[in-house]
Amino acid sequence: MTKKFYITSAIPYVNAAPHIGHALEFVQTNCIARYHKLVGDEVLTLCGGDENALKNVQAAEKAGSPVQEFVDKNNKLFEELTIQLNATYDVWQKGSDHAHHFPSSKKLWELCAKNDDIYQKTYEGLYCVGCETFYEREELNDQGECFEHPGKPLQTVKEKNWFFRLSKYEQQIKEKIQSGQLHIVPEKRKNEVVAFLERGLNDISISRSNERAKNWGVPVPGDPTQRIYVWFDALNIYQSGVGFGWDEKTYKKWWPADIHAIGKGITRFHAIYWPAFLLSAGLELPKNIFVHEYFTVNGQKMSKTLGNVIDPVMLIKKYGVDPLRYYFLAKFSPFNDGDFSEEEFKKTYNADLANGLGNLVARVGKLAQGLSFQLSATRLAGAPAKRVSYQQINKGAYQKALEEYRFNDALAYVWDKVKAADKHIDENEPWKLTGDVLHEVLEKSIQQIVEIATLLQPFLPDTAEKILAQFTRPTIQSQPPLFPRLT
RNA sequence: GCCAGCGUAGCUCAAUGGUAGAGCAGUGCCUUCAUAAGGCAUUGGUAGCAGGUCCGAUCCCUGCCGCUGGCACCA
Repeated sequence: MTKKFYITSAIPYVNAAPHIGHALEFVQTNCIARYHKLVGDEVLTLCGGDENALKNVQAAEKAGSPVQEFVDKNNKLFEELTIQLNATYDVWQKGSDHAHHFPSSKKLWELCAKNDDIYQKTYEGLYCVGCETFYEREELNDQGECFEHPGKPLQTVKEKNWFFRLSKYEQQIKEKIQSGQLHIVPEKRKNEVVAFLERGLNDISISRSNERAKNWGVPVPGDPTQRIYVWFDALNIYQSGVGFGWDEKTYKKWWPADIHAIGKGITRFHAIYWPAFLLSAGLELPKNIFVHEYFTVNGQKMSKTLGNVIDPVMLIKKYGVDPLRYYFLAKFSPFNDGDFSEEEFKKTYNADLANGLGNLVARVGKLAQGLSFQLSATRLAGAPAKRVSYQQINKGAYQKALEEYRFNDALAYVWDKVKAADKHIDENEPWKLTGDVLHEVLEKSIQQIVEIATLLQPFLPDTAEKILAQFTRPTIQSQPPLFPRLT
Protein backbone atom coordinates (compact mmCIF):
# COMPACT_ATOMS: atom_id res chain seq x y z
CA MET A 1 0.00 0.00 0.00
CA THR A 2 1.34 3.42 -0.84
CA LYS A 3 1.81 5.92 1.93
CA LYS A 4 0.77 9.51 1.60
CA PHE A 5 3.50 12.06 2.20
CA TYR A 6 2.68 15.73 2.60
CA ILE A 7 5.51 18.25 2.87
CA THR A 8 5.35 22.03 3.06
CA SER A 9 7.83 24.86 2.73
CA ALA A 10 7.52 28.03 4.76
CA ILE A 11 5.30 30.45 2.96
CA PRO A 12 7.36 33.50 2.11
CA TYR A 13 6.42 37.10 2.58
CA VAL A 14 5.73 38.47 -0.79
CA ASN A 15 6.79 42.02 -0.03
CA ALA A 16 9.96 41.68 -2.12
CA ALA A 17 11.56 39.48 -4.75
CA PRO A 18 12.92 36.05 -3.72
CA HIS A 19 16.56 35.59 -2.79
CA ILE A 20 18.86 32.58 -2.54
CA GLY A 21 17.58 31.73 0.94
CA HIS A 22 14.15 31.04 -0.52
CA ALA A 23 15.78 29.08 -3.32
CA LEU A 24 17.62 26.92 -0.78
CA GLU A 25 14.43 25.96 1.02
CA PHE A 26 12.62 25.24 -2.23
CA VAL A 27 15.42 22.93 -3.34
CA GLN A 28 15.68 21.13 -0.01
CA THR A 29 11.96 20.54 0.09
CA ASN A 30 11.95 19.39 -3.50
CA CYS A 31 14.76 16.94 -2.85
CA ILE A 32 12.89 15.36 0.04
CA ALA A 33 9.70 15.22 -2.01
CA ARG A 34 11.42 13.60 -4.98
CA TYR A 35 13.03 11.06 -2.70
CA HIS A 36 9.68 10.06 -1.25
CA LYS A 37 8.18 9.83 -4.70
CA LEU A 38 11.00 7.53 -5.79
CA VAL A 39 10.53 5.20 -2.85
CA GLY A 40 6.88 4.88 -3.78
CA ASP A 41 4.99 7.33 -1.57
CA GLU A 42 2.11 9.41 -2.84
CA VAL A 43 3.54 12.88 -2.42
CA LEU A 44 2.01 16.32 -2.11
CA THR A 45 4.06 19.50 -1.84
CA LEU A 46 2.73 22.87 -0.76
CA CYS A 47 3.97 26.39 -0.52
CA GLY A 48 2.24 29.70 -0.98
CA GLY A 49 2.20 33.39 -0.32
CA ASP A 50 1.90 35.00 3.06
CA GLU A 51 -0.08 37.92 1.82
CA ASN A 52 -2.13 39.19 4.70
CA ALA A 53 0.68 40.83 6.63
CA LEU A 54 0.66 44.54 7.27
CA LYS A 55 4.16 44.67 5.82
CA ASN A 56 2.74 43.84 2.43
CA VAL A 57 0.31 46.73 2.73
CA GLN A 58 3.14 49.07 3.62
CA ALA A 59 5.36 47.80 0.82
CA ALA A 60 2.51 48.18 -1.65
CA GLU A 61 1.92 51.76 -0.56
CA LYS A 62 5.57 52.51 -1.02
CA ALA A 63 5.48 51.00 -4.49
CA GLY A 64 2.33 53.02 -5.19
CA SER A 65 0.19 50.10 -6.27
CA PRO A 66 -2.97 48.46 -4.96
CA VAL A 67 -2.21 45.76 -2.40
CA GLN A 68 -3.73 42.88 -4.32
CA GLU A 69 -1.91 43.84 -7.49
CA PHE A 70 1.32 44.17 -5.56
CA VAL A 71 1.16 40.78 -3.85
CA ASP A 72 0.04 39.09 -7.04
CA LYS A 73 3.03 40.47 -8.85
CA ASN A 74 5.53 39.37 -6.22
CA ASN A 75 3.84 36.05 -5.85
CA LYS A 76 4.53 35.41 -9.51
CA LEU A 77 8.24 35.95 -8.94
CA PHE A 78 8.26 33.21 -6.33
CA GLU A 79 6.33 30.79 -8.45
CA GLU A 80 8.59 31.55 -11.37
CA LEU A 81 11.61 30.76 -9.20
CA THR A 82 10.20 27.34 -8.28
CA ILE A 83 9.80 26.60 -11.98
CA GLN A 84 13.34 27.71 -12.73
CA LEU A 85 14.62 25.53 -9.90
CA ASN A 86 12.79 22.48 -11.17
CA ALA A 87 11.11 22.52 -7.78
CA THR A 88 7.49 23.36 -8.45
CA TYR A 89 4.84 22.76 -5.80
CA ASP A 90 1.65 20.80 -6.30
CA VAL A 91 -0.24 23.46 -4.39
CA TRP A 92 0.60 27.14 -4.22
CA GLN A 93 -1.87 28.57 -1.74
CA LYS A 94 -2.29 32.31 -1.63
CA GLY A 95 -3.34 33.97 1.62
CA SER A 96 -5.54 36.44 -0.23
CA ASP A 97 -7.55 33.67 -1.83
CA HIS A 98 -11.16 34.42 -0.85
CA ALA A 99 -12.55 31.22 -2.29
CA HIS A 100 -10.55 28.72 -0.24
CA HIS A 101 -8.25 30.34 2.25
CA PHE A 102 -10.68 32.82 3.81
CA PRO A 103 -13.36 30.24 4.73
CA SER A 104 -10.61 27.95 5.94
CA SER A 105 -9.17 30.48 8.38
CA LYS A 106 -12.66 31.39 9.46
CA LYS A 107 -13.27 27.75 10.31
CA LEU A 108 -10.06 27.44 12.31
CA TRP A 109 -10.99 30.53 14.29
CA GLU A 110 -14.48 29.26 14.97
CA LEU A 111 -13.22 25.90 16.20
CA CYS A 112 -10.84 27.61 18.61
CA ALA A 113 -13.58 29.96 19.74
CA LYS A 114 -15.94 27.06 20.28
CA ASN A 115 -13.39 25.55 22.60
CA ASP A 116 -13.42 28.79 24.60
CA ASP A 117 -9.85 29.68 23.70
CA ILE A 118 -10.52 33.08 22.19
CA TYR A 119 -11.46 36.09 24.32
CA GLN A 120 -11.36 39.87 24.20
CA LYS A 121 -8.80 41.92 26.05
CA THR A 122 -7.50 45.45 25.88
CA TYR A 123 -3.96 45.76 24.69
CA GLU A 124 -1.92 48.80 25.55
CA GLY A 125 1.35 49.67 23.92
CA LEU A 126 3.63 52.34 22.54
CA TYR A 127 2.67 53.08 19.00
CA CYS A 128 4.73 54.89 16.40
CA VAL A 129 2.46 56.57 13.90
CA GLY A 130 5.27 56.77 11.35
CA CYS A 131 5.97 53.05 11.39
CA GLU A 132 2.41 52.06 12.17
CA THR A 133 3.62 49.45 14.63
CA PHE A 134 3.96 48.92 18.34
CA TYR A 135 7.35 48.99 20.01
CA GLU A 136 8.79 47.74 23.26
CA ARG A 137 10.74 50.21 25.38
CA GLU A 138 14.00 48.38 24.71
CA GLU A 139 13.55 48.92 21.01
CA LEU A 140 13.57 52.69 21.32
CA ASN A 141 16.35 55.26 21.59
CA ASP A 142 17.25 57.27 24.70
CA GLN A 143 14.49 59.79 24.04
CA GLY A 144 11.96 57.02 23.84
CA GLU A 145 11.50 57.48 20.12
CA CYS A 146 11.82 54.98 17.35
CA PHE A 147 14.98 55.07 15.23
CA GLU A 148 13.10 55.59 12.00
CA HIS A 149 11.25 58.67 13.19
CA PRO A 150 13.29 60.62 15.71
CA GLY A 151 11.52 63.64 17.05
CA LYS A 152 8.13 62.00 16.87
CA PRO A 153 7.10 60.91 20.34
CA LEU A 154 5.30 57.60 20.56
CA GLN A 155 1.69 57.41 21.58
CA THR A 156 0.23 55.12 24.15
CA VAL A 157 -2.48 53.36 22.26
CA LYS A 158 -5.15 51.15 23.71
CA GLU A 159 -6.80 48.64 21.50
CA LYS A 160 -9.29 45.94 22.19
CA ASN A 161 -8.14 42.71 20.52
CA TRP A 162 -9.00 39.06 20.47
CA PHE A 163 -6.61 36.89 22.43
CA PHE A 164 -5.81 33.21 22.19
CA ARG A 165 -5.30 31.09 25.32
CA LEU A 166 -1.83 29.93 24.43
CA SER A 167 -1.01 29.38 28.10
CA LYS A 168 -3.53 26.57 28.27
CA TYR A 169 -1.48 24.41 25.91
CA GLU A 170 1.94 24.74 27.48
CA GLN A 171 1.98 21.25 29.00
CA GLN A 172 0.41 19.47 26.08
CA ILE A 173 2.84 20.90 23.57
CA LYS A 174 5.79 20.11 25.77
CA GLU A 175 4.67 16.52 26.02
CA LYS A 176 4.17 16.18 22.29
CA ILE A 177 7.61 17.57 21.61
CA GLN A 178 9.43 15.59 24.26
CA SER A 179 7.75 12.35 23.29
CA GLY A 180 8.68 12.93 19.67
CA GLN A 181 5.08 12.95 18.47
CA LEU A 182 5.96 16.40 17.24
CA HIS A 183 9.48 15.77 16.07
CA ILE A 184 11.75 18.79 15.78
CA VAL A 185 15.02 18.45 13.86
CA PRO A 186 17.75 19.30 14.73
CA GLU A 187 18.05 18.67 18.44
CA LYS A 188 19.32 22.16 19.22
CA ARG A 189 16.13 23.74 17.93
CA LYS A 190 14.04 21.29 19.89
CA ASN A 191 15.94 22.20 23.05
CA GLU A 192 15.37 25.87 22.35
CA VAL A 193 11.65 25.35 22.03
CA VAL A 194 11.49 23.30 25.22
CA ALA A 195 13.46 25.99 27.06
CA PHE A 196 11.00 28.56 25.83
CA LEU A 197 8.06 26.49 27.01
CA GLU A 198 9.65 26.06 30.42
CA ARG A 199 9.70 29.80 30.92
CA GLY A 200 5.93 29.70 30.65
CA LEU A 201 3.55 30.90 27.97
CA ASN A 202 1.40 34.00 27.86
CA ASP A 203 -1.69 34.38 25.77
CA ILE A 204 -1.23 36.15 22.47
CA SER A 205 -3.23 38.65 20.52
CA ILE A 206 -4.60 37.17 17.33
CA SER A 207 -6.48 40.11 15.86
CA ARG A 208 -5.89 43.69 14.77
CA SER A 209 -8.31 46.55 14.31
CA ASN A 210 -9.36 47.21 10.74
CA GLU A 211 -7.68 50.55 11.08
CA ARG A 212 -4.32 49.07 11.94
CA ALA A 213 -4.71 46.29 9.40
CA LYS A 214 -5.80 48.82 6.78
CA ASN A 215 -8.77 46.63 6.07
CA TRP A 216 -6.46 43.98 4.69
CA GLY A 217 -6.64 40.34 5.68
CA VAL A 218 -9.25 37.85 6.85
CA PRO A 219 -12.11 39.43 8.87
CA VAL A 220 -12.66 38.07 12.35
CA PRO A 221 -15.78 35.92 12.36
CA GLY A 222 -18.53 37.77 14.15
CA ASP A 223 -16.54 40.97 14.63
CA PRO A 224 -16.48 43.18 11.53
CA THR A 225 -14.18 45.68 13.25
CA GLN A 226 -11.21 43.31 13.42
CA ARG A 227 -8.94 41.31 11.11
CA ILE A 228 -7.22 38.04 11.96
CA TYR A 229 -3.61 38.49 12.98
CA VAL A 230 -1.33 37.36 10.22
CA TRP A 231 0.31 34.42 11.96
CA PHE A 232 -2.90 32.75 13.04
CA ASP A 233 -3.95 33.03 9.47
CA ALA A 234 -0.68 32.34 7.65
CA LEU A 235 0.07 29.05 9.37
CA ASN A 236 -3.35 27.88 8.36
CA ILE A 237 -2.26 27.99 4.73
CA TYR A 238 -0.79 24.55 5.37
CA GLN A 239 -4.35 23.39 5.90
CA SER A 240 -6.32 25.66 3.61
CA GLY A 241 -4.22 24.46 0.69
CA VAL A 242 -5.35 20.88 1.18
CA GLY A 243 -9.01 21.49 1.64
CA PHE A 244 -9.54 22.46 5.27
CA GLY A 245 -12.85 24.30 5.43
CA TRP A 246 -13.78 23.68 1.80
CA ASP A 247 -13.05 20.07 0.84
CA GLU A 248 -13.10 17.64 3.73
CA LYS A 249 -12.21 14.63 1.62
CA THR A 250 -8.97 16.14 0.36
CA TYR A 251 -8.17 17.43 3.80
CA LYS A 252 -8.67 14.02 5.38
CA LYS A 253 -6.41 12.47 2.81
CA TRP A 254 -3.43 14.77 3.34
CA TRP A 255 -3.55 16.24 6.83
CA PRO A 256 -1.52 16.11 9.05
CA ALA A 257 1.58 17.34 7.29
CA ASP A 258 4.46 14.89 7.42
CA ILE A 259 7.08 17.63 7.31
CA HIS A 260 7.07 21.40 7.67
CA ALA A 261 10.36 22.69 6.29
CA ILE A 262 11.17 26.08 7.79
CA GLY A 263 13.99 28.52 8.47
CA LYS A 264 15.28 28.92 11.99
CA GLY A 265 13.75 32.37 12.39
CA ILE A 266 10.19 31.10 12.53
CA THR A 267 10.64 28.08 14.75
CA ARG A 268 8.46 29.32 17.58
CA PHE A 269 5.50 29.98 15.35
CA HIS A 270 5.64 26.47 13.96
CA ALA A 271 6.63 24.57 17.08
CA ILE A 272 4.44 26.36 19.64
CA TYR A 273 1.75 28.64 18.21
CA TRP A 274 0.74 26.37 15.38
CA PRO A 275 0.42 23.20 17.48
CA ALA A 276 -1.55 25.20 20.05
CA PHE A 277 -4.05 26.44 17.47
CA LEU A 278 -4.46 22.91 16.16
CA LEU A 279 -4.88 21.39 19.60
CA SER A 280 -7.47 23.99 20.43
CA ALA A 281 -9.36 23.26 17.24
CA GLY A 282 -9.18 19.52 17.89
CA LEU A 283 -7.06 18.85 14.82
CA GLU A 284 -4.01 16.69 14.31
CA LEU A 285 -0.50 18.06 14.66
CA PRO A 286 2.19 17.95 11.99
CA LYS A 287 4.63 15.07 12.47
CA ASN A 288 7.98 16.68 11.76
CA ILE A 289 9.42 20.15 11.73
CA PHE A 290 12.68 20.41 9.83
CA VAL A 291 14.49 23.60 10.76
CA HIS A 292 17.29 24.74 8.47
CA GLU A 293 19.71 27.59 9.00
CA TYR A 294 20.56 30.58 6.82
CA PHE A 295 22.94 31.76 4.17
CA THR A 296 25.38 34.52 4.63
CA VAL A 297 26.82 36.08 1.49
CA ASN A 298 30.56 36.52 1.31
CA GLY A 299 30.65 36.38 5.08
CA GLN A 300 27.92 38.94 5.67
CA LYS A 301 24.26 38.68 6.47
CA MET A 302 21.98 39.13 3.53
CA SER A 303 20.27 42.47 3.60
CA LYS A 304 18.83 44.93 1.20
CA THR A 305 20.69 47.82 2.77
CA LEU A 306 24.02 46.04 2.29
CA GLY A 307 22.98 45.37 -1.28
CA ASN A 308 24.31 41.82 -1.19
CA VAL A 309 21.03 40.12 -2.02
CA ILE A 310 21.66 37.57 -4.76
CA ASP A 311 19.06 36.79 -7.37
CA PRO A 312 18.84 33.02 -7.80
CA VAL A 313 17.25 33.31 -11.24
CA MET A 314 20.35 35.11 -12.45
CA LEU A 315 22.54 32.27 -11.17
CA ILE A 316 20.42 29.68 -12.94
CA LYS A 317 20.61 31.59 -16.21
CA LYS A 318 24.35 31.82 -15.88
CA TYR A 319 25.21 28.30 -14.72
CA GLY A 320 22.15 26.09 -15.09
CA VAL A 321 19.70 24.65 -12.56
CA ASP A 322 21.45 21.48 -11.54
CA PRO A 323 24.76 23.14 -10.71
CA LEU A 324 22.92 25.44 -8.33
CA ARG A 325 20.91 22.59 -6.83
CA TYR A 326 24.14 20.66 -6.40
CA TYR A 327 25.92 23.55 -4.72
CA PHE A 328 23.03 24.10 -2.31
CA LEU A 329 22.62 20.45 -1.39
CA ALA A 330 26.21 19.21 -1.48
CA LYS A 331 28.21 22.03 0.00
CA PHE A 332 26.12 23.12 2.97
CA SER A 333 24.91 21.45 6.08
CA PRO A 334 21.25 22.37 6.62
CA PHE A 335 21.99 22.67 10.32
CA ASN A 336 24.63 25.37 10.15
CA ASP A 337 24.73 28.76 8.56
CA GLY A 338 26.61 28.57 5.32
CA ASP A 339 28.42 31.22 3.37
CA PHE A 340 27.33 31.61 -0.22
CA SER A 341 29.84 32.95 -2.68
CA GLU A 342 29.78 32.83 -6.43
CA GLU A 343 33.51 32.08 -6.43
CA GLU A 344 33.01 28.95 -4.32
CA PHE A 345 30.07 28.00 -6.46
CA LYS A 346 32.26 28.13 -9.58
CA LYS A 347 34.99 26.11 -7.88
CA THR A 348 32.47 23.45 -6.94
CA TYR A 349 31.08 23.45 -10.45
CA ASN A 350 34.46 22.75 -11.99
CA ALA A 351 35.75 20.34 -9.37
CA ASP A 352 32.69 18.17 -8.83
CA LEU A 353 30.52 18.60 -11.90
CA ALA A 354 32.81 19.35 -14.86
CA ASN A 355 35.86 17.36 -13.76
CA GLY A 356 33.99 14.81 -11.70
CA LEU A 357 30.63 13.61 -12.89
CA GLY A 358 30.62 15.33 -16.29
CA ASN A 359 34.04 14.09 -17.28
CA LEU A 360 33.30 10.56 -16.13
CA VAL A 361 30.20 10.44 -18.29
CA ALA A 362 32.10 11.91 -21.24
CA ARG A 363 34.98 9.45 -21.08
CA VAL A 364 32.79 6.38 -20.76
CA GLY A 365 30.46 7.72 -23.43
CA LYS A 366 33.36 8.05 -25.81
CA LEU A 367 34.90 4.68 -24.93
CA ALA A 368 31.58 2.95 -25.39
CA GLN A 369 30.75 4.77 -28.59
CA GLY A 370 33.91 3.78 -30.36
CA LEU A 371 32.95 0.17 -29.84
CA SER A 372 29.24 0.34 -30.25
CA PHE A 373 29.20 -2.06 -33.18
CA GLN A 374 30.63 -4.74 -30.95
CA LEU A 375 28.64 -3.91 -27.88
CA SER A 376 25.20 -3.46 -29.29
CA ALA A 377 23.71 -6.83 -29.96
CA THR A 378 26.00 -9.27 -28.28
CA ARG A 379 26.79 -8.13 -24.79
CA LEU A 380 25.11 -4.88 -23.91
CA ALA A 381 21.68 -5.86 -25.03
CA GLY A 382 20.65 -7.16 -21.64
CA ALA A 383 22.85 -6.37 -18.73
CA PRO A 384 23.87 -2.77 -18.16
CA ALA A 385 21.58 -1.21 -20.71
CA LYS A 386 18.72 -1.19 -18.25
CA ARG A 387 17.45 1.26 -15.76
CA VAL A 388 17.73 0.10 -12.20
CA SER A 389 14.86 0.62 -9.85
CA TYR A 390 15.45 3.34 -7.29
CA GLN A 391 13.63 1.30 -4.69
CA GLN A 392 15.75 -1.80 -5.29
CA ILE A 393 19.11 -0.12 -5.50
CA ASN A 394 21.43 -0.51 -2.54
CA LYS A 395 21.51 2.92 -0.95
CA GLY A 396 23.56 2.28 2.17
CA ALA A 397 24.49 5.36 4.16
CA TYR A 398 22.90 7.54 1.49
CA GLN A 399 19.43 6.60 2.62
CA LYS A 400 19.96 7.32 6.28
CA ALA A 401 21.55 10.65 5.43
CA LEU A 402 18.64 11.64 3.26
CA GLU A 403 16.07 10.66 5.85
CA GLU A 404 17.86 12.88 8.34
CA TYR A 405 17.97 15.77 5.85
CA ARG A 406 21.76 15.49 5.55
CA PHE A 407 21.74 16.13 1.82
CA ASN A 408 25.44 16.91 1.83
CA ASP A 409 26.34 13.52 3.31
CA ALA A 410 24.11 11.70 0.83
CA LEU A 411 25.83 13.43 -2.07
CA ALA A 412 29.26 12.71 -0.63
CA TYR A 413 28.28 9.03 -0.74
CA VAL A 414 27.41 9.35 -4.43
CA TRP A 415 30.63 11.17 -5.21
CA ASP A 416 32.63 8.35 -3.66
CA LYS A 417 31.08 6.25 -6.38
CA VAL A 418 32.13 8.76 -9.03
CA LYS A 419 35.69 8.48 -7.75
CA ALA A 420 35.51 4.69 -7.76
CA ALA A 421 34.26 4.70 -11.34
CA ASP A 422 37.16 6.88 -12.48
CA LYS A 423 39.55 4.61 -10.67
CA HIS A 424 38.11 1.55 -12.32
CA ILE A 425 38.83 3.05 -15.74
CA ASP A 426 42.36 4.06 -14.87
CA GLU A 427 43.20 0.67 -13.42
CA ASN A 428 41.89 -1.27 -16.38
CA GLU A 429 42.99 1.05 -19.21
CA PRO A 430 40.14 0.08 -21.54
CA TRP A 431 41.65 2.11 -24.39
CA LYS A 432 44.31 -0.59 -24.63
CA LEU A 433 41.83 -3.46 -24.60
CA THR A 434 39.76 -5.26 -27.19
CA GLY A 435 37.22 -8.03 -27.31
CA ASP A 436 35.63 -9.64 -24.27
CA VAL A 437 37.92 -8.05 -21.73
CA LEU A 438 37.02 -4.61 -23.02
CA HIS A 439 33.35 -5.48 -22.87
CA GLU A 440 33.59 -6.54 -19.25
CA VAL A 441 35.44 -3.43 -18.20
CA LEU A 442 33.01 -1.11 -19.94
CA GLU A 443 29.98 -2.95 -18.70
CA LYS A 444 31.13 -2.34 -15.19
CA SER A 445 31.66 1.36 -15.94
CA ILE A 446 28.21 1.67 -17.42
CA GLN A 447 26.66 -0.06 -14.45
CA GLN A 448 28.45 2.34 -12.14
CA ILE A 449 27.22 5.34 -14.10
CA VAL A 450 23.65 4.08 -14.18
CA GLU A 451 23.76 3.55 -10.44
CA ILE A 452 25.15 7.03 -9.86
CA ALA A 453 22.52 8.63 -12.08
CA THR A 454 19.76 6.71 -10.34
CA LEU A 455 20.89 7.91 -6.94
CA LEU A 456 21.12 11.47 -8.24
CA GLN A 457 17.47 11.66 -9.22
CA PRO A 458 16.22 13.52 -6.14
CA PHE A 459 19.11 15.99 -6.33
CA LEU A 460 19.82 16.65 -10.01
CA PRO A 461 16.71 15.45 -11.84
CA ASP A 462 17.59 16.81 -15.28
CA THR A 463 21.13 15.53 -15.21
CA ALA A 464 20.11 12.12 -13.92
CA GLU A 465 17.59 11.80 -16.73
CA LYS A 466 20.11 12.82 -19.39
CA ILE A 467 22.64 10.26 -18.17
CA LEU A 468 20.08 7.49 -17.93
CA ALA A 469 18.81 8.25 -21.42
CA GLN A 470 22.35 8.05 -22.75
CA PHE A 471 23.42 4.85 -21.01
CA THR A 472 20.36 2.69 -20.94
CA ARG A 473 20.18 1.89 -24.61
CA PRO A 474 22.00 -0.82 -26.53
CA THR A 475 24.07 1.57 -28.58
CA ILE A 476 25.68 4.32 -26.61
CA GLN A 477 26.43 7.64 -28.23
CA SER A 478 28.88 10.21 -27.01
CA GLN A 479 27.09 13.42 -26.01
CA PRO A 480 28.11 17.06 -25.56
CA PRO A 481 29.54 17.81 -22.09
CA LEU A 482 26.95 17.88 -19.31
CA PHE A 483 28.80 20.66 -17.50
CA PRO A 484 31.16 22.67 -19.73
CA ARG A 485 34.14 23.72 -17.69
CA LEU A 486 34.10 27.33 -16.51
CA THR A 487 37.19 29.39 -17.10
C1' G B 1 22.90 41.00 30.61
C1' C B 2 21.11 35.68 30.93
C1' C B 3 20.88 30.73 28.38
C1' A B 4 22.55 27.36 24.38
C1' G B 5 25.83 26.06 20.43
C1' C B 6 30.24 26.87 17.88
C1' G B 7 35.73 28.41 17.40
C1' U B 8 40.39 22.05 14.30
C1' A B 9 45.22 22.49 7.77
C1' G B 10 44.75 28.39 2.64
C1' C B 11 39.02 27.19 2.14
C1' U B 12 34.67 23.96 3.73
C1' C B 13 34.17 20.58 7.44
C1' A B 14 34.96 15.41 10.42
C1' A B 15 36.48 12.02 14.24
C1' U B 16 38.54 11.01 19.05
C1' G B 17 40.61 10.76 26.97
C1' G B 18 46.35 8.21 24.65
C1' U B 19 51.17 11.82 20.25
C1' A B 20 44.89 15.03 14.64
C1' G B 21 41.52 13.22 9.44
C1' A B 22 38.60 14.09 4.55
C1' G B 23 37.24 17.04 0.25
C1' C B 24 38.78 21.39 -2.51
C1' A B 25 43.13 24.38 -3.48
C1' G B 26 48.91 23.46 -3.81
C1' U B 27 53.25 20.17 -5.18
C1' G B 28 55.54 15.63 -7.61
C1' C B 29 55.00 11.25 -10.58
C1' C B 30 51.97 8.13 -14.02
C1' U B 31 48.39 8.13 -17.94
C1' U B 32 45.74 9.82 -22.62
C1' C B 33 39.49 7.22 -23.21
C1' A B 34 37.82 12.19 -21.42
C1' U B 35 35.64 18.95 -20.56
C1' A B 36 44.46 20.63 -20.19
C1' A B 37 39.89 16.03 -17.45
C1' G B 38 41.68 11.09 -14.48
C1' G B 39 44.89 7.84 -11.10
C1' C B 40 48.78 7.50 -7.42
C1' A B 41 51.76 9.93 -3.94
C1' U B 42 52.64 14.22 -1.11
C1' U B 43 53.30 19.46 1.45
C1' G B 44 50.45 21.79 5.09
C1' G B 45 47.69 22.32 11.83
C1' U B 46 52.10 24.93 18.84
C1' A B 47 43.38 22.27 17.68
C1' G B 48 40.70 30.83 19.82
C1' C B 49 43.57 32.32 24.46
C1' A B 50 44.82 31.23 29.74
C1' G B 51 44.42 27.99 33.70
C1' G B 52 42.73 23.20 36.09
C1' U B 53 41.57 17.63 36.63
C1' C B 54 44.23 13.21 34.89
C1' C B 55 49.79 8.80 34.07
C1' G B 56 48.07 11.43 29.64
C1' A B 57 43.32 16.36 26.76
C1' U B 58 41.91 18.76 20.78
C1' C B 59 38.25 15.82 23.28
C1' C B 60 36.34 16.73 30.70
C1' C B 61 36.09 21.43 34.12
C1' U B 62 36.80 27.02 35.00
C1' G B 63 37.76 31.98 33.17
C1' C B 64 38.46 35.26 29.04
C1' C B 65 37.96 36.58 23.75
C1' G B 66 35.18 35.98 19.09
C1' C B 67 30.90 34.23 16.14
C1' U B 68 25.71 32.34 15.81
C1' G B 69 20.98 31.57 17.84
C1' G B 70 17.12 32.01 21.81
C1' C B 71 15.33 35.28 25.80
C1' A B 72 7.22 36.09 22.94
C1' C B 73 2.67 39.02 21.17
C1' C B 74 8.43 41.32 15.75
C1' A B 75 7.93 38.84 11.15
